[in-house]
Amino acid sequence: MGRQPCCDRVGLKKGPWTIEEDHKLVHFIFNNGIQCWRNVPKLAGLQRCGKSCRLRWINYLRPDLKRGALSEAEEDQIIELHARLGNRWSKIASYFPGRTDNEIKNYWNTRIKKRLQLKGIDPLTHQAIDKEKYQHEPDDKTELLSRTETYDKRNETENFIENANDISLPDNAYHNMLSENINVDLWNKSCKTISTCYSPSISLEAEESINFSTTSTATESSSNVAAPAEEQESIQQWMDSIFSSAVNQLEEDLFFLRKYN
DNA sequence: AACCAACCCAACCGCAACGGT
DNA sequence: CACCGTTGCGGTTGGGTTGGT
Repeated sequence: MGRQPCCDRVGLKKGPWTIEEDHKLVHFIFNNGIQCWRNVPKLAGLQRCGKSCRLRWINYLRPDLKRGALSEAEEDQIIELHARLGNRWSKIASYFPGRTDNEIKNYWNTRIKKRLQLKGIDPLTHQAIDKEKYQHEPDDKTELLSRTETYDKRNETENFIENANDISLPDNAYHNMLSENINVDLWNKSCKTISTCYSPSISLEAEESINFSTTSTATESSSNVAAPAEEQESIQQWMDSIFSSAVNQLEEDLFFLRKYN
């Protein structure tokens, strides 16, 4: 007899998570914590398997996740760790609080690997690639680098200027902004953009819904009842941490724009 | 404007590892 | 020790986005 599937697959949803599903999962975990992933979808009212819930939480919804591009120093550290540990992504990720193994793995496969190859280094062995073989592909490699670099710059710039609305900021952010003579409107717009881009499912729209679930006027569904004070506090802390990482990201973006414009 | 190839990353899958009985 | 359920891990894929022609 073969191995049992991790869950009953009949009628289960697959593919990208919706904001509503994210809400349900987050709300459930805030209320109940994590005991058994297998039971989570049933108790949280989700048409997903436990495995999918776990992955979504770990890779995307966890409050302590860092967002945004990895720094050059982090990239160097990944290369060094990979040389020592190989493809042990979770081990490597453990050196980067707030980063997931999936994120590190994707970053390695899409960027670092190519950059190492460009430098003539085999990403598997971390040894110099056979020169004769390497010389057969310079054009392709140049093309790859240029597209990757373009993509990075484009993303960072676009995040900065698109889809923006007002958002309130901490006092010290305004102070820093004014002392550096940065346009206030642009800053406000960027904060909204970043909170959306770097945490799409926990965007302001999601925030509103979470706040909704913590107010005594919420009556639409049984899951939207008033939350206890501790939960309200933990949700607030969570939103604060998301906002704070968005502001950090904004500062990185501003640095980038000053450097290149 | 339309098409295609390249790129990125969230999500999936299968297997390994772990822990309880 | 064997078995079984659950969780963790790493490889892979699918689909959306972008750039080039």
